[in-house]
Amino acid sequence: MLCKRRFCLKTVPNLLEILGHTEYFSGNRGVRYKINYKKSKLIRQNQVAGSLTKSISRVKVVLKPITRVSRLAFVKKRWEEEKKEDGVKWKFLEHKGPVFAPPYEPLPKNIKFYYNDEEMKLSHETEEVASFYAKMLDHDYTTKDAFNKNFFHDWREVMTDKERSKITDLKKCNFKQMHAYFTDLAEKNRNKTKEEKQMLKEKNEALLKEYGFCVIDGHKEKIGNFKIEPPGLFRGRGEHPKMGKLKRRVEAEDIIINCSKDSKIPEPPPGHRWKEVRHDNKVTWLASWTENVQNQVKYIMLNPSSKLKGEKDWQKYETARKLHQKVDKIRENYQADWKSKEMRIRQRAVALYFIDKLALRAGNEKDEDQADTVGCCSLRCEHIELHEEKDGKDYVVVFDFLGKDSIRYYNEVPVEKRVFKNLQLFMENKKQGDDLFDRLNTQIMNKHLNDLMEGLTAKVFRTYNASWTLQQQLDELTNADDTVAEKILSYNRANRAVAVLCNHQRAVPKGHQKSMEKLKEKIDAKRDQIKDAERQVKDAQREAKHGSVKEKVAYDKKKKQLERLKDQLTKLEIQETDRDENKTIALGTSKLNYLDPRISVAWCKKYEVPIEKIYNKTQRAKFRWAIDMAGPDYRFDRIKK
DNA sequence: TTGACGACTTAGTAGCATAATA
DNA sequence: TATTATGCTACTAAGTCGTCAA
Repeated sequence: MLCKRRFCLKTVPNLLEILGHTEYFSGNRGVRYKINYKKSKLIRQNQVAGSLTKSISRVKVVLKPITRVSRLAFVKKRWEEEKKEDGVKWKFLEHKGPVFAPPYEPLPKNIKFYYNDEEMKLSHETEEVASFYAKMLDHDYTTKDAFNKNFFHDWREVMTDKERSKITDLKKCNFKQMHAYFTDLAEKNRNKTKEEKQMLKEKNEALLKEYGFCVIDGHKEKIGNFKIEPPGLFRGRGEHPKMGKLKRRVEAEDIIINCSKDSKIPEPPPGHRWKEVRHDNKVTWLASWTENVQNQVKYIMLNPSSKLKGEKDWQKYETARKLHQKVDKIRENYQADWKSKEMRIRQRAVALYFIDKLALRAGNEKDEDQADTVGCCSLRCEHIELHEEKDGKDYVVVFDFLGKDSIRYYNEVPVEKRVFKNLQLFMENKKQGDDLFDRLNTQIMNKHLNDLMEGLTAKVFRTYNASWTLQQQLDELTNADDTVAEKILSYNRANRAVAVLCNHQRAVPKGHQKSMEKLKEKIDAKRDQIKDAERQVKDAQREAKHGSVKEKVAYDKKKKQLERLKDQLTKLEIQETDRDENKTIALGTSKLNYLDPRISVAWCKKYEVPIEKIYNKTQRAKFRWAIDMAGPDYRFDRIKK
């Protein structure tokens, strides 16, 4: 049905957003609207939003809610229509370049650095690097030898000759005043007045407005990280041999700008020039530089809400769904390979079994100058233990290794006898430090996987198993008669099952125990209230039996109050369970990277749970495509022919 | 075949903003 | 209204995987 209404700016808050780059927007209650502009001269001239703000309230629009079917068709059609030739990512790209880190502000004169108990005035750059260390004095990093050694080495490199000859021992450096100064500064920043905070906010918003967006093929899109990383000390995770090294300041001269030839080229800061301006439309980045600690290229890229990223995300889940069609065959295949005559094939088959069953990462080889972490293909003999029998289970493999970000993976897994025997074979005549799969690496694995299915790589299994688990867990845990709060608990539990599978951990939040105790107190108090209310209901019932209308009304009131209290108690109990189960598990990573969002969208629609309860604003922006595409019947494990 | 490199995704956390509570 | 708890965002490190050259 066509609903014709005249909208002013107030009723269409994000109308601004649509001008110049899209004709679709979301209205109330998550409904997507298609907009037909009625003789809008402004739009036909295709002017940019900024210059039109004053006239917007006069724009007449006809809004037509898009049905689910046409929404799906629309998203797909739009992506089809704008398909580019192979490898081409855009035809037009314009942006304003990155924002550089603010310059270093020297310390006030009264803040002193002492060496060997003697006051010492440091040169500008030496002081700046010292300040990086001083700020971290409270941090665990500064207790680590590697951190201190690397910092001191790099710090000495920026010193003047005079400073270098004098400062020869980090232990004799006293950064305490500097540290106190920065702590104090942070405190002052926190206690800024409302007005000061507002001013700062406006300043940031202005910066975002100017540098935070780009125009790509006629659409205005948000940039993910438009600020250049400021200088500081490298914070590698785990036992990273380079921790504490100086991450130097990045200047325009380090930056490569990528944009269209026919776009307005961004201006470098005054007195500077870009390292290079290139026009490579086969990549998606807007700017890049090489950082000095690990010599890696860093990029300025689009926000996950952008069309380009969204499309890629969609493709990722489509590949995972394709795997679902083939996975039975692939499993049969690798199980047969456990018996192969060739060692390399047996190793490949056992490794693939782990990747599939345990959602292990591929495990590329790493350099010596990185933290010692492993994935499946790079497992070493010391990372597994074999037990013919453990805790009443046969053929148990105990995995214990550090994975990505030096997060420990510990798992006791009963496996098939043949897998177990193969592992014994692989470990024969090997010692600690030797590769478990010495005839295998990720290239070999991925080459094999690509032969089995186009586009198949090791990481597709993680996506596939994560999404499949979510779908299966939601089927199992959701009860249509539950309250919204109970349904959300089920959703979180399904999400948690995935996070456990993928080993997504987090540090126990600060004050977790305290907050749990408080919650328990609240629950006890609520129980007392309920007991009290129950007594009151009983009394009221007795009085109502022989009393007048007034007593009956009072009885009803008491009953309702009791119901309300019981509801509140259930909610608190749910919160308690949820929070405790979540103590060391991070749900965000799987939600953002592994779970086909259409499963969640469909679940919300099917069980009438508002999407806002599952995805926050940023997540909704990232998964816009899925919210548009999926109806209540969408299934990850079913592809319509 | 191997290693280096480039491009992109996946990852946990610090610190800020906002909501809840006292 | 001040304080505390919680949620969100920005940040940037650390993976994966494809390509290219030696």
